[in-house]
Amino acid sequence: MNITLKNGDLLEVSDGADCMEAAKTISEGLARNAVAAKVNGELVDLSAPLHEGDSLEIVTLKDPEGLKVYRHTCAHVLAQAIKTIYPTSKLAIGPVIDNGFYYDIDFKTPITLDDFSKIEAEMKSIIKSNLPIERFTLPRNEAIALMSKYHENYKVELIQDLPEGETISFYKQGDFTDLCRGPHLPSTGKIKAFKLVSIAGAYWRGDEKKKMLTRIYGTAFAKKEEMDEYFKMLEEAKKRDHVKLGKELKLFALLNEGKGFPFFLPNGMVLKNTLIDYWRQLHRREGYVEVQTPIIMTRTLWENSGHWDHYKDNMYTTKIDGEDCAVKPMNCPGGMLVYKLSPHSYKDLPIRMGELGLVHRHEKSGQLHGLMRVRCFTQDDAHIFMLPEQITQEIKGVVRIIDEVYSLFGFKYHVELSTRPENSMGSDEDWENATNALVKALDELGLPYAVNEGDGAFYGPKIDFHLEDCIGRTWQCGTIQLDFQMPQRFELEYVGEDGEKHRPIMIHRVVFGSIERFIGILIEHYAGKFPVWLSPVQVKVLPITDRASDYAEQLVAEMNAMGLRAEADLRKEKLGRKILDAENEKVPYKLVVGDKEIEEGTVSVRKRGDGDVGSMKKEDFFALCKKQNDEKTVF
RNA sequence: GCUACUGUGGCUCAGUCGGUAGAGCAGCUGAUUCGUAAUCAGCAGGUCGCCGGUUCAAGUCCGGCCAGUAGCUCCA
Repeated sequence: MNITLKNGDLLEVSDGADCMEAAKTISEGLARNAVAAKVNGELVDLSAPLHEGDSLEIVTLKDPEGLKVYRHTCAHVLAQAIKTIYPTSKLAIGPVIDNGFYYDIDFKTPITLDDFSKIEAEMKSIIKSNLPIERFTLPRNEAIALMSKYHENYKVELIQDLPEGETISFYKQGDFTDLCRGPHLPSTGKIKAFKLVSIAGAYWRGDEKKKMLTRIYGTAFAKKEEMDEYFKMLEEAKKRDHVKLGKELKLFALLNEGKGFPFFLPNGMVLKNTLIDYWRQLHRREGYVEVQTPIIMTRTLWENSGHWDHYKDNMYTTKIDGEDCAVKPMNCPGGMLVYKLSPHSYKDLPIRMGELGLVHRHEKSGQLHGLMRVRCFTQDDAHIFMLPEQITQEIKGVVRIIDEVYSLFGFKYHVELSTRPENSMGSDEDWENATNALVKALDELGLPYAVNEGDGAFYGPKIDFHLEDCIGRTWQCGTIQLDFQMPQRFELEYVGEDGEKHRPIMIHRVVFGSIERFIGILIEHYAGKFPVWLSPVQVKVLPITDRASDYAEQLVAEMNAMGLRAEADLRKEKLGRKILDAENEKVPYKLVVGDKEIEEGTVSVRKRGDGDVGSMKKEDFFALCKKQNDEKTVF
């Protein structure tokens, strides 16, 4: 019979042949490297049968999908090893993730990292036995019976939740059988390099109220060298960890005395203030005004906004003169009050009202993480009040700003649309209108996005912008939230062309998101080597002997007068030491000055990363540095 | 909050079988004025995260708490 290959060629195979035989017909080499196949676009086992006219693609370890199959089989090997060593343990789920796989297991007595070597040894022996992996399917009741027989109650629950009529497939290797959609490798011997990585707790079905299982993370690669490479890369990434660099570069401190409340040190404040200056400049250009609303406001306000009902667990409360108050976890209610202060005409809209608001949220202790997740942070917030017909235009405007800012830093980002959560307020109609408005703006911009069902704010759906940290975790930074609720609750109004009162539409939006988090991402992104405009110290002047101290101080004074950040290292140390220290501080420019430079009015320039780049007239260097500072170029 | 791991001078780390704490860097003092990635010498600095228990004796063993890290849940 004939089947079509991916490249369009026809391949003739015997009747009843499977994918593996087809692979062998193409080439022995391909068959050896094959891990799965795609028949008519569907990923299947190599043992899957072929039919006249099928289109076929052989999947190898070089394909991302092939690597996933490989890792999935490795997860099964892990499960088999666990069941061999701990027969009373119960299996939950074992999927493939970005850099490996995990398996959630309910152990009778919890295991620890020390048990890994034992488990890995058992896995190796399973791999060495090269057990063939066979797929079979069962009708629902027999599938349940089989898993019940093995006392796998989590599997039984999974099967019960599968839709009626779905084929229930199992994979068997040796005497181990697991419920699985597949596909899998033809045999366990194909696995060449794997490692168990870590152990963590994970709730059954991701539900905090359900039992916590033990999750074992592992990874697997086609070759040992690739795996070594991966772990080396992780080690490198750890060197850019923002908590580590924040300490080394004296940017911020995290102290026991303020759990989740970071201390900003002088260098960190330069970074923060520089970002804020840039933000103000940008928003002035974009037609924003700026306000500041109080940090503590009365309970009645928070009841009115809905936060008291929907967000109280995350709020810090206090009493002032006997009256209940709360520290703001969000800026919006304050913004609403500012809007209400005076009557508005349709001619005034849109009003773009920015606020660098310091908010406090009581996050669960286990979730705090450096500057990325704190209990007190500055949001570069803004509320835009507008006419219904301005929605798309305004959302597009915000997306443009976010893109401009992220591009300046060279960030790649991805966009998600988050829809109505369970604990939310407002009518179905409002939610639908709001969600549609966001979708329309995204579609008109042609911006690709993923949908995050049920992840919206309690008052409205949102568009989220996510940035990556150094080990690939993503953090939400920018967000645009459409809100029909606050304007209603606060009875916001404007007078329309018709002389009648109307309700404005409002969006909340942030660009950096949290300035603290954004700084965390920036530190990792640049590995502490900030561009000139962000560097806490931009230029360090290094006099060779103390005969050059006066000249060094004069240079510093001149640069500081130009709005640059310069310092002189007047210590009685040798030049090499001063260079080393300045390099460790990741200062972009070092100016070496001695008798020669004093006489000529020059500076000998060292550029971070490039070493000595020769000498130049001091005025020329000032101009260069000033230009890089003002234009926010990378160097 | 949950699971696992970690917690020794400002920083990075050593500390064996339980016997009463050690190094490098940073700091201070003195000397050195030395042209492109660590000058030399000396001094000082620690209730070993906190509390309790076992023991003749605890940094080391046990329990509780606090903080951090990885993940879960939650979220900017």
